[in-house]
Formats: sequence, C-alpha cells, structure tokens
Amino acid sequence: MGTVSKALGLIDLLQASSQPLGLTGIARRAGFDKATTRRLLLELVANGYVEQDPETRDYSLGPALQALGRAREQRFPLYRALEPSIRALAERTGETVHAAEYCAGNLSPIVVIESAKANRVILESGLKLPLHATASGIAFLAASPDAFIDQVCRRVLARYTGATTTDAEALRRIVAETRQRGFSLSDQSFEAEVSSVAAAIRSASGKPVGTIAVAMPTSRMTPEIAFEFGALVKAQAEEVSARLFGKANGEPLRKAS
Amino acid sequence: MGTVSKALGLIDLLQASSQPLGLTGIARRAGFDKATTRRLLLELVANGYVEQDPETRDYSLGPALQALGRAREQRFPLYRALEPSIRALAERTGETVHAAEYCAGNLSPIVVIESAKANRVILESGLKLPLHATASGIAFLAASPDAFIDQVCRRVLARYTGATTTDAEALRRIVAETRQRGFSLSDQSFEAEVSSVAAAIRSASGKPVGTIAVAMPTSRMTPEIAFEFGALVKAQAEEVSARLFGKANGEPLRKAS
DNA sequence: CTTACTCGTTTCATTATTCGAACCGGCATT
DNA sequence: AATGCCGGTTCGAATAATGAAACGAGTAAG
Repeated sequence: MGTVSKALGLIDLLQASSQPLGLTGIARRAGFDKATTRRLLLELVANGYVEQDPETRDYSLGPALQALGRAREQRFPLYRALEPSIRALAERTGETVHAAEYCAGNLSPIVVIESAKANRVILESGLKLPLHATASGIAFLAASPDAFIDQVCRRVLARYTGATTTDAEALRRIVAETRQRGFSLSDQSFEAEVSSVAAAIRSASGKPVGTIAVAMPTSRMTPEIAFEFGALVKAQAEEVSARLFGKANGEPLRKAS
Repeated sequence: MGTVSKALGLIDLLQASSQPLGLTGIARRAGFDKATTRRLLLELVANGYVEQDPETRDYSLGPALQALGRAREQRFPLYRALEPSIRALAERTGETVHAAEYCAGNLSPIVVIESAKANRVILESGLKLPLHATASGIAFLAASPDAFIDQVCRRVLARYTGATTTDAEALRRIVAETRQRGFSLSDQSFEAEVSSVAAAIRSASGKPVGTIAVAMPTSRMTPEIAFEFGALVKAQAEEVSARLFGKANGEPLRKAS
C-alpha cells in the first residue's frame, strides 16, 4: 500500500469517529506505528486536511475538506439535484430516505431525510454502505457491468448480521433477481430490524453513480409496501438520472467545456 | 516535501482548475514527472479523492471530498452559522460579502453572497485569499499572535497588483494600524479595481479562525463608506465569534464530548 | 502511406523517503 | 517513589518513490 493511501486512511478513521482522536488511538486503529502515524498526520495538518486542537492535541477533520467539498459540489451539484427528490420521497413514504454516491468501494450517503415517525431508521454520520449487504449496494451492483460484480464477489464479504449474504453465488443470485425486479430489497442484511428498498442512479452511459433508498423498521415492512415503495424509488431514480445527465433537460453537467 | 503533500498538491491543482485536466497537464503544472504524477493520481482515485473520466481520461475532484466536507460541516457547522450573517450583511451593504476560513496558509471562502448590483465583485470558485494582500488576510493577521505574523513576513510576499504590499516592514505597519482600527482595509492590493474591508472571527481563546469581508468596486469606495462598512463587519464578526464559540449562547462546538 | 507529434502507460535501476523499535519527558494514578 | 499511559522524537535499516527511457495508440501533417 502506498504512503498516500495510508494517509488518506487516517482521514477515513477521523470521519468514522464521532469525536476527535489522539495520536495513540489513531495509530492503534490504523495499525501503524506511532511515529509513522504522526508523520502522516503532520503532513495532513500542514495541508489543512486534518486539524489538531492545540490544547487537547487531538486530531479531527480539517477545513480544507469543507472547501474541497464545496468545489466538488459546485462542479457536480449532486446535493442540489437530489435533495428535493429525496425530500419528496420522504414525505410520500413517511420513512427515512437517503441518496448515496459510489466512492472507493462503498456508497457514501449524500442526502438523508429522516422519517418523522418516532420509530425510525437513522443513518449515523460518516457511515458507509457496503455493496453486498445493503439495498443500495445491491441496486448499485445490479446496474453495474458483470466485470464489476465479479470483482466485488471475489472480495471477502463481511458479515454484519445473521442475514448478511456472505456467499458470492448467493449474492449473484440476488443481483440477478434485482435486475429483473428493477429495484432491490434488503431485510436486516446490514442492520438488525431495518428493511430497505433501493434503485440506482445512472449516468448517461448507463453506468451507476449512486442510489436512492427508502429504509424502515422491519416491523413496518410488508410485501405490498415493498412493491409500492420499490416502484417509487425506481421511478424517482430514473427521473433524477434523467435530470442529472441530461436525458430530459439538457445541460450536460459532467464535461463542462 | 513528503509524498503525501505532493499528492494533496495535485488535488489543489484540480480545485484551482476550472475544468478537468489530463495527466500531462497536471504533471506540467505540478512540476512532477509523468510517471510520478500518474502513480499519485491512481492512489487518489482509488480512495475517491479524485475521479477519472473513463472516456477522456481527464481527472477531476472526486466524490470522497463531498462526503468529507459534509462530515466536517456536521461536526463544525461553519456554513450554517455564517450564512445568515453574511446574507444580512450583504443586504445591509448592497455589496458582495464573504466569509473565509483559515486553511494551510491562506483563507478559503466558505460563504459568498454576491452583490445584486450590475457592477459587482465576484469571487472565482476555488480562489484562495493570500494573507498579505487581501483585507481578509490583514484582518486575520491583525488578530494573530506576533509569532505567526513574523512567520508570514519571512515568506516571500507575492505581488498581485501594483498596490500589493511586498515589503515585510510595510506589512507589519499595516497590521499594526489594523489592530488599532479594529477592521482592515484593502485598496486594489489583490485585484485591480476591488476594495474591501474585513474583520476576523475569533475562537474562544482569541485565536482567529476566519474572516468576514465586504468587497466592492473601488469606484464605490469612499472613506465614509469604509468606516461605515468597517464598523459593520467588525460588529458582525464579533457576533458570529460569540455565537460560534459560546461566549453568548453556550454549546461549545469544538470539543464535542 | 509515411512521418512526426502527443498522450497515457509501463519498466526498472537508482535513490530518497518512510519505517519502527527504542527512548524521552510529562502527567495522572497507585 | 513507582507504574502506566500519553504525545512526541531519534536514527539506522528497510522499503517505497522516483524519473529517464521506451512503448503503443491515436492523430495531425507531409
């Protein structure tokens, strides 16, 4: 693994952590030596990607990330394009709805609107959705070329709950079913007591770039609900895809000349 | 310079560029060998910090930045805290108003509200404000400890216009004046035909974290306007500082326990 | 059709950078 | 006073980064 990936891995740790971390804690979690960790952190701090509290000496995410996030959003306004759709879907379904973008092997939530119900699904900040164990991930796989699916199947499929699919062949079967159905279903495969339906957002070339999903407590899930909400996410994902990638209203966002 | 900083420098290049760049262009701008540049870029792509268009092979900012920016904003909601103040100030003054955060030797704009006037100041996306040549920078320096000012003065002070202060002693004098005045002034020291006033946002410990500034075409600037708007940014910066760092309404944002 | 250019990519011997065990001083607890 | 944990530092050994050169594909020019 290259030095750069090690450093970026530290940023990931800081994102995953809900609070600032000390040097020793970061080194332990990352599996690096303290000296190594510190050198990497110093370099990240010098570039503004990480920030160190001068008092507690703990490290946290730095200001450069905010600036870069804004820059990316400006060039490719995913949030602005997705937020209204997600909100509408949340109102329509009454459940927690989220959109995620594919990023380095996982799906990262971009927009999350929580259900207003007392018993609702929440997505922790910084959470990443694994491809093989979430409705979003399955929907993404179903929209991906076979070569990509093969690649994912070759990895070890981590187990999150008793219902997680950890067998490559079973995963392929589920993906095939999803392709036919047009949206994906998950039943407590990532978190206990959570069921979801999802569909992929596709770019102009058909390649998936992200997903839209509705998540609810398993107690509220029924086959009828699954199909009703499934049809909704599918329709919404298609509409968003068209809006983003100009199938309908022009303005190609990707390649600004 | 460490390998990590080299890689992060490439991200900076991509942010500064208004369009995606090819390998050769990036290598030339960064001053690295093509092979080196490519290796760094590949690692950044693998981590989602950079994205490569599979067709044109051009590189641009990646999805991870958006996710990380969101995470940082959630832990330290600068944008949410600043946006209303900046908007109010923009309405009150009728000019372009912006807030910036200190990041790796520069000030990065976080919130920008442009004037509604036809002849107005605009801030290009990805622009970074140098400390020695902008009203924001001077205001930041004036709020910084002397050791930091010394450090900045030791660098070579880049020239942007005929009015840019490039002499360390002159810079110290301007900073001293700003400390007395309570807000900073700039007259075409960074961009021709642009004048600004600014004041620093300070954390609970008094250390500056960012700035608020009003920028207008030099043709609309008068001594009276300068003092009127100067008093406004100063007051607004103080209010924001108090709001962010709990001098007034509690809730210490930095060290979430 | 050939030539000459550019671009992205790969290779590999050289070299500079990174690594990490051991260590230091500070602080809190025992 | 002793112990353990913390952030931070040192320096020889080990490793990963480097970049000149070459390759193949594509393209424009001759």
